[in-house]
Amino acid sequence: MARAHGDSKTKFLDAALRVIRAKGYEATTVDDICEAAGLTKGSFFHHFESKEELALSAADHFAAMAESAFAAAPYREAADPLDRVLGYVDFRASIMRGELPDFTCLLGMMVQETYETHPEIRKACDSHISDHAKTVESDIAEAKRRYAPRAQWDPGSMALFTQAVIHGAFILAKARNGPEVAVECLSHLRRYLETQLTPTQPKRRDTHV
Amino acid sequence: MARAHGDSKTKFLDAALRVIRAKGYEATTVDDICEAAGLTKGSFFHHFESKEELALSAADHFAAMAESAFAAAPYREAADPLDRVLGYVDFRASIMRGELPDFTCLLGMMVQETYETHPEIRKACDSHISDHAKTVESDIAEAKRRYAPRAQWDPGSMALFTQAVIHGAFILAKARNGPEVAVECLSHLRRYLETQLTPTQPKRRDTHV
DNA sequence: GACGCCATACCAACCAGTTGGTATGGTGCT
DNA sequence: AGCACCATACCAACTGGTTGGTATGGCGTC
Repeated sequence: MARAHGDSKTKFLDAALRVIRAKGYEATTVDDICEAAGLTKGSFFHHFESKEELALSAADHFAAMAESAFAAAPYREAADPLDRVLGYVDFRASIMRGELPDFTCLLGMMVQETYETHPEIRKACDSHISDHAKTVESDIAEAKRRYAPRAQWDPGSMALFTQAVIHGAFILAKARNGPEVAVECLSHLRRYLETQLTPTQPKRRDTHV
Repeated sequence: MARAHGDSKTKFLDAALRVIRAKGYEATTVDDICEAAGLTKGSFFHHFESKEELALSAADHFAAMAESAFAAAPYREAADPLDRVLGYVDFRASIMRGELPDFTCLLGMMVQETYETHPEIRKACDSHISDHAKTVESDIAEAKRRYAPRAQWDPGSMALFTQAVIHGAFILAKARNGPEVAVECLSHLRRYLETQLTPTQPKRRDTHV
């Protein structure tokens, strides 16, 4: 715990989040991350035994940051589970601001690049994405029980669908080089969730994003 | 036109499709592509002036292959535009078989990796994705005119949403290392399109995928 | 004075791209 | 027809710079 300056391992991890989300995993060099962290290679390989281990740690770090961000978001306090489901979508849309690397998903990005070449990274991304989907699933399941108990679809499948839309929206945003199209995609997702969770009258609540 | 053997430029492009979809753009080396094509580096740089130019040509090649595949698909012949819209989704689900690199999208993969680092590639992917969305949009617009003229959403936005779902489904499939979850996502997309394009009774046609 | 932390200097492997050359076949002239 | 000429297509070997990773040593703290 010497050298006082706030944990340099965390500096590496924060740097990794920024740089990898901008350039992708393969294109980011260890030197890039060292420079972004303001440290040197010697320090890097003191904390991580390889670039791949950094990727695994960065995935954990990203998932932990995300988890606490969602746990602290205001929509979490809604009593009605449907409000939490729609609040989640609105919240995700609301954070789509500023530069793309600041709000896109490290996990989706890395798994795309590494699913065939780095099985460990693939597994880490998979489990973090699945864990996040599970938290969405529980609200969806509760809302379904209350508002659409006879609907044909499975809450787990619906939760994964929300993640597909979000990751796909990020890809379109990157192609377009701006977040607007992603926000639009989420408004379609919101409409789908509304119609599926209020069986007969899809007018029940406000529709803005 | 010497050396008879069927166009080696095409061999390079076909090899690029396979290899890049498996390993990603940055992780694939020029040597990888040469080996997959059964040719040498000298030949490679005779046909392409750089790795980036190959990426641009590969994007064109991929888009051209896709365009002809969709143009020849049976659903294209349906008279009812809604049948063409749902047929498109079903067709996309039906080709999600075999190895992931064989049916996932080169454009979505490359744009994710290169959107910040290679603007030319980003633009190429963007325009090809947008072109494909346009073809979907025209069927959606026609179906909307016929079945849901008063719906609030815009056909262009809906078409982009279909692409977001598809690209997002590919990411989940890569994370899970299997296409099943992607097929499930498309069944949600199908349901959404059905409900949005048959305003009052969403029972009108069969729902299987 | 030992240990955690970090920097400098370094290396072998690998990468995109180059070089200098050979094989092939078409074209135009005689 | 035969031949000189030349563009296209291809190849094996090489190059200069970069990459992930290492070796070593200094500095501060207990």
